[in-house]
Amino acid sequence: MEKHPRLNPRKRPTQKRSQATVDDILEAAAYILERDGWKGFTTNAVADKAGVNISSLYQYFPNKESIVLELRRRHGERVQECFTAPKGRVPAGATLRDMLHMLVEAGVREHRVAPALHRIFSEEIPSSAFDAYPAWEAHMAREWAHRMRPLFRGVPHPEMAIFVAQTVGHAVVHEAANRRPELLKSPAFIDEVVTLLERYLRRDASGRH
Amino acid sequence: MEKHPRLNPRKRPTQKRSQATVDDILEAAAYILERDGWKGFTTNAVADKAGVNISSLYQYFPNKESIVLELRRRHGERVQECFTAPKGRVPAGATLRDMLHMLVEAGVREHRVAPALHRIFSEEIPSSAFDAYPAWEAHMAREWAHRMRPLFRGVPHPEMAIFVAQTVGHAVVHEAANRRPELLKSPAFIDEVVTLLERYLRRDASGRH
Amino acid sequence: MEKHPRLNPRKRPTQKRSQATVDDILEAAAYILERDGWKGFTTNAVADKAGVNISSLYQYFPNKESIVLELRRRHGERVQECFTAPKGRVPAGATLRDMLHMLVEAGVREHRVAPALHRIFSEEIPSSAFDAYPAWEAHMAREWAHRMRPLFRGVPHPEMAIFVAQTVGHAVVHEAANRRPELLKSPAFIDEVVTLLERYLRRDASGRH
Amino acid sequence: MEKHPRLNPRKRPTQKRSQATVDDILEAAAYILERDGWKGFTTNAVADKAGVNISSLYQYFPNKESIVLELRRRHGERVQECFTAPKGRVPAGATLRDMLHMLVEAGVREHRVAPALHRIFSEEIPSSAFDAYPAWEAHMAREWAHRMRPLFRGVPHPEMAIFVAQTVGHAVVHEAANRRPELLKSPAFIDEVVTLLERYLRRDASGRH
DNA sequence: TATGAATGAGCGTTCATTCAT
DNA sequence: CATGAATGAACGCTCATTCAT
Repeated sequence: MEKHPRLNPRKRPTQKRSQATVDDILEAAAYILERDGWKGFTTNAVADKAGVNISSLYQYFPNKESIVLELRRRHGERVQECFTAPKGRVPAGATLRDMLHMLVEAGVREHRVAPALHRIFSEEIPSSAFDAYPAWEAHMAREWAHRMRPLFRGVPHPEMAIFVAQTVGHAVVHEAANRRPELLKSPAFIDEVVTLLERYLRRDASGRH
Repeated sequence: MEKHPRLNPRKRPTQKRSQATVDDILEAAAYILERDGWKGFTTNAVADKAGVNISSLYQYFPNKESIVLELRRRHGERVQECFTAPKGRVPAGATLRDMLHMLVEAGVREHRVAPALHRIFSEEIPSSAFDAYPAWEAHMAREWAHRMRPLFRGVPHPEMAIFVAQTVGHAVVHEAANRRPELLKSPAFIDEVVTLLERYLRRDASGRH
Repeated sequence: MEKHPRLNPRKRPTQKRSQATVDDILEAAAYILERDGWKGFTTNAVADKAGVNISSLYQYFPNKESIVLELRRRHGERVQECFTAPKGRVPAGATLRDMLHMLVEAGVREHRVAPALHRIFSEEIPSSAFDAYPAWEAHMAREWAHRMRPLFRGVPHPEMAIFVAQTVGHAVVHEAANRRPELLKSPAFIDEVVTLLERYLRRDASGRH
Repeated sequence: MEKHPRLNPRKRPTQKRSQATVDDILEAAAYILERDGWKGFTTNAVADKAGVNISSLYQYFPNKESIVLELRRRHGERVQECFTAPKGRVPAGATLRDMLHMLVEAGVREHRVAPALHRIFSEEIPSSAFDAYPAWEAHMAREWAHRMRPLFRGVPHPEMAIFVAQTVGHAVVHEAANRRPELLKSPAFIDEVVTLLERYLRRDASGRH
């Protein structure tokens, strides 16, 4: 926060043309990251690919990192919709399994949005490249946890269980997306993940429900 | 094979002094990666920190990547011991829970070996920096899967379950190590993870065991 | 004349608003030069500080140098007044000392006009940035020299003496302004400088007068 | 001192070859500064002119400014000799005029050492480019002042007179060197300057001596 | 006329790697 | 063998200036 002069975009583009320029830059940035990795992600390469002058790039982004950050922010917004959309639709008498199903499906949808971007953010970019992480994920996670907790059964350490469940849910969908993309399309896979979590969070009964 | 000129150490150091030099370089490499991240990981920095001349470094490593690769290889060896050691001791009538317990504990031990290195390999180094991953993990995983599979109960898609269980087990320990290190010391945590996996892989009974 | 495309203001602003814009630009230019030095003196910074669009700046000034040149010209005008004003008032029977006094006081006043600007022009701006120096100083100097020369006594090389006296007078006031600003307020200082010059230009008598 | 990472040379060249490289760089730097001014003084231009790789330049100098600083330091050393050499030879019964003569001649010699460098340091390089000025000049000036002061006659404010005399002596030689180089060769000029100072510092007598 | 957007040329600096002693 | 010296190829970023509405 101190070392990096700025991470936010430098200039809010007001006209249509500059909006398009910024979009072009971000699109090119995603393309380059995907194709050449973090190593090939140079501002000149991005500008070239975007078809804009390098100076134009720097009129909207104060430095290299801020480009990725904006990319991540935009991606985050689209991702968030996957989770906020179904939340409103949670019916009154929803069971834990219902809610888990919703969440896992949301996670799968999330990874379908832009799988390449997802891989980039999670595996390609060294975490040290960014100090400031926005915490929108944490906020959302807390909300869901709050809703589901009363439905736990026989869980000795609910706090720990929430950490475990969240980590597990996120990781298994993420790994499937990256290593076994075909799984994401299979309803059986979603069912398996839901079962994993349900049986972990409801230890009173053995069968379903 | 074409793109990467060489990744193996250039010269197998046979003499003691050379051995020590290589060790110094690797130690320095780990230190630099930990302190300055991938971005600060320059061959000159490593050589300086190791107290060896940059040209000497290039006598033992053909390029920058090969240093990290060797670091990873050595780390892998130590990690593997965590898993191979207990395997020999699996008693004849071991239950699934016993085996899961062994594995999870091994995973925890693994992360205690060199947590900093672990974080570096999983988060700091862009995956694109290395194409060639040795498959020792996969081999070990298959072996354990083969042992535990007969003990599954009520699992409709065993192959998928193995993928899920492995992914989940690995991820939860890893995340705990990186974000909640205190959890690794708690037996309750290990128990929770074991329970998570056991209830997933044995769906006939509800309670413990 | 070939190398420097243009140095004069591009457009003589006739309307009031244009006049104000030009003034704003010059004021901002002085501010930036003072605060950030020649290195920070960029056309964009000046335009920003002046609150005018960069393109507007280029409507009134053909290039960066011309801004400084105009600043210098305006400063020169104000400075000149310090010297032209008293000239008219030189009484008929004025002694050399009287005239030297007038000049030194004028020099001191000159440095009080805008000391910051003075420092900028003499120390901050590389002399190579401007080849074309207007010669108003030389003209004025010649005039004064012509008046005082008949009052010299015992000066073997009057031409050389004029060069020495002018250089010395200018330098000592200038240095005082930049390094010992408090001196400029002291009448004793002015007296000392006058004495220095008088005793140099009138070598017949030892005491004052 | 805080803003500039370093101003001192980066690496003390130990071998002959690198010594020569450093000398080449400094020589080229002087040449470029002289020919193209501060504006044309780019590290690439210096390296090119010196016939060394730009990276070699940065192996010995941490940044652009440090090159000029080292140039100035070396120049300062040679200049200092002009003043320290005669000091030892001041005879016991030396008059003020003798000492002034020595000093002015030293100043003239100083400007003959490398007049181009002198002009560069005093006029071409913006003062803001360097924060830290070594104070060797001040030290030497104090020493001489201490020697000459007892010989003052009729000087009402000796401290002020020292400031005036030093400023004046320095400036007139400097200006002569830059604007009327032919003067430096004329013994009459030196005599004039000495007379200027002597009559200022000894106000008891009118004639010479 | 004034403004937002754009740009070419280039600058300071780094770094993986090799040469020469 | 080990070391100091050297280097080519970029890279991130800036700035004076112009274009297009």
